Parts: sequence; structure tokens; C-alpha cells
Amino acid sequence: MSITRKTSPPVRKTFRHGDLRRALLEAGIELARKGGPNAVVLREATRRAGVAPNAAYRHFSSHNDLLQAVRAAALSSLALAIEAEIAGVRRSRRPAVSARATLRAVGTGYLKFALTETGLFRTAFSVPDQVEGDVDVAKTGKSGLNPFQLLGSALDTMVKAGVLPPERRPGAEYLAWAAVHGLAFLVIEGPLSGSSATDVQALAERLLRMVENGL
Amino acid sequence: MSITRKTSPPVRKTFRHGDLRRALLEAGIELARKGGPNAVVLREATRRAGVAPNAAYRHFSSHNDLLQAVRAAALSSLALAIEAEIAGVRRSRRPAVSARATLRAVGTGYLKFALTETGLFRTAFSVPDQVEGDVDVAKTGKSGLNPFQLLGSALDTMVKAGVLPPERRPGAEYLAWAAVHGLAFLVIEGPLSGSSATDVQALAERLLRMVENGL
DNA sequence: TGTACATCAGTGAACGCGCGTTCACTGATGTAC
DNA sequence: TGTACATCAGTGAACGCGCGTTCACTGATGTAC
Repeated sequence: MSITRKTSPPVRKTFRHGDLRRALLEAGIELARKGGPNAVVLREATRRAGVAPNAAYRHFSSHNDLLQAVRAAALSSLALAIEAEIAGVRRSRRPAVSARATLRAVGTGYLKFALTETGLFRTAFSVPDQVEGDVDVAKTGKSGLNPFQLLGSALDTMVKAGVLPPERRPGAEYLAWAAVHGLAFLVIEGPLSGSSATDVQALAERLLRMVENGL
Repeated sequence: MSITRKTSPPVRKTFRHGDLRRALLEAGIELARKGGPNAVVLREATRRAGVAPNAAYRHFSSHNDLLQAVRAAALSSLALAIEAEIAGVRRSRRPAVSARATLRAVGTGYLKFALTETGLFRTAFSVPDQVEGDVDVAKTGKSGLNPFQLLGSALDTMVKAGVLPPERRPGAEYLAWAAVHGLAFLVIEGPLSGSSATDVQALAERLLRMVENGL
């Protein structure tokens, strides 16, 4: 459980750090990446930045303040991962095909992020938060949308493309999100944690098809 | 964040406690119920049992040992909740109807438990664990099956009843579980945490229908 | 049935740890004159 | 262009806290004789 760093203390030449806020945030993100939300320890972040513990209070009002900033960054990373997956979707002339592929990309991006950046993923969802209408830029991707909004937009496109009946649109994001998030959980710390990547991928495709048909 | 108890210290008349192991376990369960896995603090459990902190080491080898016992109890409670829901299913002469109703009961029981016993639910799934083939009695319900096995058995019944094509049976528990678990998450600490019980129930029914159709 | 004694569940005191946070400070920087 | 000074980002030391865990102990219980 020891997080103590034996590495040489990062000595700074100048009295001022230069960009301590950013340094602390990045240290916090690194901690979250490795160990999830509980690993985001204020003192450890200052250690990594090569700074006295209380220096953090010039930039964050409390430990929780830092943690929330890390969470926001994690959500933003997730949004970026989803956007990247969407960007890779092969364009089709048929809107129906495009719309379906985009929705699937949202799910795939979400799952990929959960599996490759487990610590950040767990941090992103560790604390009660209303993501829905939250337009805090720190949580969004390039498009200015947070993960939840990206999903909503994909579903809107499906309605426009005539793939999803409009009367089924309300609440659809919850069903889709639930399915995908649940699978992520099973793989991260549930009974699927030992499964091979290909097995998981096959299951993911089946799940996404289930969502598409079931919506 | 203070868990300090101001209530009068539970004085014991006898030197021996009588059933300290059980008392500590129950205190631990109570802590988990109120505050999730992080709230399961060994010293607090001994305080509630009216005993010196180190007395716990007669019955548990470490804090983690206690926590795992609490987790097992939480899983067992979940199994019992699911079994109770199954027991309430209206019997039908048509096996197909019964099978579908049973599967839905598994999902409903799971969700009800997640919503009413959030702390225990979070504790049950807080630590990596292979539930799949785990027959540790401490984690099961009356039937001797753990939650995962109850779901599997419901799916088997569906195959026998001809509702689920046998070729879709393998892995089906993961899809079903993922969907239900994901919804539980959204309600517990996701964007649905503010929703009314009726809204959630409507969503749950829609989700369970999606699973039934999509499998 | 009564007594000696081994067992072992609980006590009391203490430990080292790392945490978040507060205090009064110091010294580099940028700005006003 | 040079100097006085206000600002404020960082320092150093310390705090109280509650935690898990270890130590040598004590005294109630149940068993062998």
C-alpha cells in the first residue's frame, strides 16, 4: 500500500514553480490513472510536483477540490476517447448506416476507455454528480459535449435517420448507457475481469446489437 | 465525515462477550449499509461491539479479513433479495410465461436491492472477485446459489421453456447482468440519482424488456 | 462433587503512519513612480 | 532607465486525527482428576 517515492526529490531551481496548478492536476490525474479515486492524495501530488504540501492550497481550496478537478479531467478524457472513435467511423451515404455506426462508436469508445484507462474511468464515476446538463468545459471533449451528451446526440441522429422511432427516443440514453456501463463494470471488477480481449470484444458487439434492436 | 459515536458505551457485564465474531460482523455490515465499503472500519466495529480494538484479532486476522466477510454477507443478502422476488412470481401453467417472469424477477430483485441497500450493494461489488464459480456458502441465498448463479439458472429455465434459443444461451448472463447492473449504477450515482421511483421503475421495465427481446 | 489447571477471549497501553490542514514566514516577481 | 514597494506563490514547522496493528497481561471458562 506504500505510495512512498524513493526517486530523487524533484529539485526546482527557481523559487516559483511556474505552473504549479497544472503540475498538481497532472500528478493527481496520474495517481487516479494508477489507483483510482482513493489514490488521489494531496500530499503525494505535492511530492511529485516537488513542492511543500501546503503549497497546494494556493491553487486548490481543499483535497476535495483537487479531486473534483481530476474527476473533471477524467470525464473530459472519456469524451475525447468517444469523439476519437466517432471520428473513425466510415462515412456512408445512407444516413441510417451512419447513424447506427455512430451510436456503436459511442459504445465502443466508452468501453475502450473503461478497459484501457480503468483508474481514470473509475475516478470519473466515483462521486455522485449530475452529468446530464453539466456544460462545465473541463468535462467535455473537443466538441464541447460531455460523454452523456455525445450519446444523446448519437441517438438524435438515429431518430433523424429514421432508425429510431421518435416515441422511443426519450430516455433511450439511459438504456444504452446502462448496458454499456454495466459491461464495463463486469470486465473491470466483475466476473469478466479474467476474460480475453477478444472474448470481451465479441460480447461488446453482441451487447451493442442488443441495444440497437432493443431500443 | 466524523463517525464518532456519542452514544453511551455499550457496557458488558461478563468478561467474555459471547459471540464477538458475529457482533463484529454485524457491526461491519451496518457500517457498510450506511457508508459503503470505505466505512467498514475495524476500530469502529469494535467500538460498536463494546470491546477493545485489538479484541477483533481473535476473530479476524486483519481489517481486510473482516471486510471480506462483510462483502460475502452483502452478496448473500443480494442473493436472498433475488430469491424473494422469484418466490413472489405468479405461477403459470405455460412454462414460457413462467420462465420470462422468473428472469424478470431476477432483474427486479437485483435492482430493488441496489436501490434500497445501496451501501451493501456497493460493498458487494467493491473489490475484484470471481463470483462465477464461487460456491462459498457465505455468499449464497437459501438455494445455495449466489446472485450470478441465480441469473444463470433463470436463463437455463428460459432455454428449457423454449423462449431462448440454446445457441444464444452462452454468455447471455453477461448481457443481462450488464444491463441491469448498469441501470443500478445510473440510479445510484449516475445521472438518474435524482429520479423518482416511478420513473426508475418504468425505465427498469423497459430495460428488462430490451434484454428479453435482445437476447 | 470438588478442586487444580490449561486454555484462550478479552484488556490496556502503546506504536508508527500518513493524512489534511493551519500558522507565521520569506523571497522572487511585476508595477508605479 | 533605475529604484521602492506591494503582491502573493512558495517554505518550514507543526497540529490533531484516526487508523491498523503489536505487546505483555488478566481473568473467566471448561476439563481432567
